[in-house]
Amino acid sequence: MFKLGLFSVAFMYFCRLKFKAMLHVTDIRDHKEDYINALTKRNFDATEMFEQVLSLDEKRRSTQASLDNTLAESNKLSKEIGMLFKNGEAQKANLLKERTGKLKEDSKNLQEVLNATVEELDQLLYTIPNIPQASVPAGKSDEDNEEVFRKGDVPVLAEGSLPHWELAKKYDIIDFELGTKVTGAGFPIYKGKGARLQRALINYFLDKNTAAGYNEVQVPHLVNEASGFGTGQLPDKEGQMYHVGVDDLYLIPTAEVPVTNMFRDSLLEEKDLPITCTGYTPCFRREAGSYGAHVRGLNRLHQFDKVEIVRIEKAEDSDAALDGMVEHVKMILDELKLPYRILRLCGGDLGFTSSLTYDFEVFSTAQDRWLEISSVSNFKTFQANRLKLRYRDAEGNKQLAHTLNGSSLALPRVLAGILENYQTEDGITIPEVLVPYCGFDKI
RNA sequence: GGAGAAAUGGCAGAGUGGUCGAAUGCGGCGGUCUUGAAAACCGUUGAGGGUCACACCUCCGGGGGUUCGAAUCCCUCUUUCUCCGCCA
Repeated sequence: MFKLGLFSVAFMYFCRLKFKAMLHVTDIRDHKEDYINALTKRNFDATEMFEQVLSLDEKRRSTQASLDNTLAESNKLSKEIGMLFKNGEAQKANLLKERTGKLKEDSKNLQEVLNATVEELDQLLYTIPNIPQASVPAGKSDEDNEEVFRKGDVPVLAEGSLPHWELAKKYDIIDFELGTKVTGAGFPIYKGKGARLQRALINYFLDKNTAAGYNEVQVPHLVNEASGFGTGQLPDKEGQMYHVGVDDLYLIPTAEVPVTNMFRDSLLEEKDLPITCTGYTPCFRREAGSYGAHVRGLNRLHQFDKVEIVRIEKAEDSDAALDGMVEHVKMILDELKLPYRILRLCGGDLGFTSSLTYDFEVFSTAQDRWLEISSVSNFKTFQANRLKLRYRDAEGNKQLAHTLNGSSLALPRVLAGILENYQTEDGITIPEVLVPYCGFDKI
């Protein structure tokens, strides 16, 4: 009951803001067959939905036309009435007034039909995910992701090597129990050199990003409802975000939300593009329903730190921009000398709003598994459409910008990777590039 | 938290019931003049929907109401500013 109410309130808000749903109707009309084919890679059959979208759009346009005509007539009459009163012909004017009554009723009815149609159309569009790009492999789950790059061999650690949560305890650098006492599970407390290493990583990442031309920003850690909708966290993933009820604000699950929403509802000039930002924020995720060994230690937390990169690009530049972001993250991981691989996500594993995503995974030697540390995506116009983020191109035409983002990087698993892969019998070695940031070279 | 004022086009700023999508200035764009530039002068310049293109419709912070007709009147919400209080 409560949940339903919240959802519908949220949905109404969504409609009121006139955010257009994600895919563009004209694009669906123009590329119907291609889109249907591409979506099969997600195991998503859009055939019927598209038919419905197009017929609803048809209905929307014809209703709008009737409404416009009714309003036009009513506007005309009002002007005539105005003139008549001015000329002192009150009687004639009153005669005309009678005719406006019916028009008023008509337009009210048409407006209702129109609203209902638009709402239905938006709601439908909202359930259709982004179109995967040509290079996205078909597939059902993460097992079908395509490994496109691997750095180095998977290291073999010496006998008696420990997983990071035991190292954390041994050297007293992360206290999970204490965090549980203060807040709850999934809110670790970093101590001493652990805290210092964490801060070093943040600074190191930000420095790398700004050196690559990204503009550093510090953004709010709470956002309003409109922002949640803008980047697509609301309403469907509402359960993933912490909600501060009294003030109706949400704790951000990623810096992407505040950073991208800075550009909501804006019309940029072509010369302003690309816009590139980087920002450090803590991230808050409820992640209900997780359990078992996979959530041990730093593997999955309710609060973690992340440095994000965001780009807003011209349509024709976004593919190259995504490649550039991948190269950038690679460079950082190379410097950290961590074993990692890059996956091109298959249709089944691709996020709802993404058209192409590369995941970076670092190898957790002690756990003998790969941990996701970065996800770099091109959303094409999918987010921009609902953000109303456009730019004026060289010909003066307004078009939707392309948005991209990626982590560079997510802290906890990088930290886990460092602890596990850099452990030695007499302590944990600090990666060389981090030593100046830490002020020590061993834990 | 208390009291007051305000919200109009990229910006500044008029407009208090009827050809107002909105004067004027600045800025932007195009042109004349100039070797070039500046100045001056002329023209042009909001967004969304709709159309082959027009027509036409919508938008003056958001929502609702009064009226034949609302930027203009009423209700409500939000935001900003000023003063007071509190505060890292």
